[in-house]
Amino acid sequence: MDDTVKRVTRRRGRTRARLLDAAFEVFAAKGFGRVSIEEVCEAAGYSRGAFYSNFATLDELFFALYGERADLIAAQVADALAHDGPDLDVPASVDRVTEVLLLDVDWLLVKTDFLVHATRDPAVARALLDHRARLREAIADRLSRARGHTELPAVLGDVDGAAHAVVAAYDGVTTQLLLDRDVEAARAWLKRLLTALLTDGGGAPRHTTTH
Amino acid sequence: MDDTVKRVTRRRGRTRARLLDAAFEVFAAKGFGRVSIEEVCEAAGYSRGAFYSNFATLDELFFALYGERADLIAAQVADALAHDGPDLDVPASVDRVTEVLLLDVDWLLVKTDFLVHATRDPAVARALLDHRARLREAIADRLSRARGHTELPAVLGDVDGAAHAVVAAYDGVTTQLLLDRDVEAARAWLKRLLTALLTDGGGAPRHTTTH
DNA sequence: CGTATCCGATACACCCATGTATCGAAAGCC
DNA sequence: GGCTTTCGATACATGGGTGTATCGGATACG
Repeated sequence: MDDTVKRVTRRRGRTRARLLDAAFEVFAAKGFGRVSIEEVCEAAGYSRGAFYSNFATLDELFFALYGERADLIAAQVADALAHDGPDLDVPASVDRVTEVLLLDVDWLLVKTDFLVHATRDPAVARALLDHRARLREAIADRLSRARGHTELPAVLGDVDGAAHAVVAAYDGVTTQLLLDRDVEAARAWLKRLLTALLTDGGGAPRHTTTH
Repeated sequence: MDDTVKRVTRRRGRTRARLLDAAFEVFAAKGFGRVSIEEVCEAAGYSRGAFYSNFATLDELFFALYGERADLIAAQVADALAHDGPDLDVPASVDRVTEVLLLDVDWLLVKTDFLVHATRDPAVARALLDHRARLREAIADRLSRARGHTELPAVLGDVDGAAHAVVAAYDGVTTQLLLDRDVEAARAWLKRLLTALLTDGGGAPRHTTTH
């Protein structure tokens, strides 16, 4: 049917990938709002002709870039949650998901730029919401396997609500991380928040005043 | 001593304020990264001469704008937390602070732009961290008055840790709010998260599996 | 009310990014 | 290996934002 398929695709694919990689670095370093098409091309070692042959606008490139990396992250998270036993061990799962979610600060920088971008473009917002929905799904899936083993605080509602809370904690910790750039502290905080939210007391004795 | 004080300051103050107000609107609508000096001036009803007479760069205006509004918000929060009785009623405080924190979506938009801006400029980051510290302080102050009345989950550590968690929940809910623009849903979620974090069970019966 | 100072508007020159059109070269297909 | 198609580099035209210098009118002060 479609005889108009492109003949040359190998070189094109390489340059496209290189442009995306270069864009990621430049976006992380300077921020999407302060990056020009030329800068991306220069970082990738190409001329603007290559860019316009692959993308119509910087926004389009950013969109593609985010989609690619977001898929990767989603897969990593799902993988991290799938690779433990059939029964849920909350602290272990929390540890594992924390490692994956707070792995690369550059990604968080780019992701936040994308969030800002999404607040002004409904189509972009939908893509971001989709990504978040996939994340929540993976988490909810994992949590649902815990029913019968662990209790969830009632305020959060059902399993889906708990997944929502997990993502919110992730977002909250990310904000602070972007400002102080302390990945380890962020991981520790995320663990604390998640155990506080999911285990309804953290399994530790309550903190009471001493006077 | 300082005889070089300006003689004319009334008109200047007005135009400066108008420029800041106009910038707030334009930033909220289009995003800091996509706004030019000319646009701000046009929105304010001034020419570029007025701008360069008051600010050296758009960054400088943004910095001043944020500082002004952040002070306002901090005062509102402190006020909201101070105006109830000497004893802490957690749900009531949560309600009140939720109202104040999620009042104006435009402010959240601008604040997020400022966050992105801060991730690339250490001086800006310091200003934002300062604002956050003030917020946490007000919250910790309020929480410390609750000691002896309410217990806090141990995972969060001391009162300061709890304040940290409150801010994280706020940030997390904000992210979702920016995407779906549903203020009421965001308020509900923030309340749920805060009660889950602060009251260690939410005062409601636990959610247990039914099979 | 006169005057000195300040403020903001206008005009100018400059730079930089964008987008397009063209062309040589690389890559795939036979 | 020759031929066709595609890809990306170069050159050009354009627009738009920036920053500065200058000038007229507004404002405060005596």
